[in-house]
Amino acid sequence: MEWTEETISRLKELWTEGLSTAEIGRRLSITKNAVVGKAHRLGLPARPSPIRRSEKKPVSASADDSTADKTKTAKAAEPAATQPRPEPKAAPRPAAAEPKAPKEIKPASVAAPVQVAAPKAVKPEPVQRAPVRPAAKPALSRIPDPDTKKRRGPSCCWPIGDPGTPGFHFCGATPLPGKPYCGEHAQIAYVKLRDRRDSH
DNA sequence: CCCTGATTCGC
DNA sequence: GCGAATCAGG
Repeated sequence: MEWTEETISRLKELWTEGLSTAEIGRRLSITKNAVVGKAHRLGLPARPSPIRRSEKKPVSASADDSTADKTKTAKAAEPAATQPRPEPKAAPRPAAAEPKAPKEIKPASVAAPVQVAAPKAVKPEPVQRAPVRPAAKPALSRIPDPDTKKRRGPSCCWPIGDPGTPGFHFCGATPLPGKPYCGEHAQIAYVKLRDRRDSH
């Protein structure tokens, strides 16, 4: 399989649309293994996986060395923090052809909904994050930095425009470390649960 | 069994 | 880097 810029681009699109790996594979005429393998290598955001493969491996028989004392060195590094798992509830079905367009959301840049209310933090909730489906609409109101096109390497996967339409593309800005989105779009993508209570 | 995605490892 | 084989959960 020759991964050209174009095929990679298509993979990204389909991936961010929330299609299953198998479905993406069908569309690109490759196997799901190829899809997930490439996606992994590209550093695309992981999908909600049904499994959590045991991080333990068949321990090497040579159990010795002086590694017997280390009791969890750096742990709690991640304060139960962010789990940017968008919920592609829409159309993970193999048979489903086109996934539904994500619900329109208000970008923080225009609505500023991300405001912690009163400091009545009787129970300081963990940094729970509620992933929000990247919506195409809000992105339309933003113009990506012109100079982002020159950069190489990791790029913000935030979809600009409606997937499948001619003008569709990705933000392309430099993402935050370990995040699929750039700073601006990460703000939109990751909304605190507290601040979503207006939606019910 | 079907599906899913993740990781491993020979190439 | 690639992806089939394999793993693992639903």
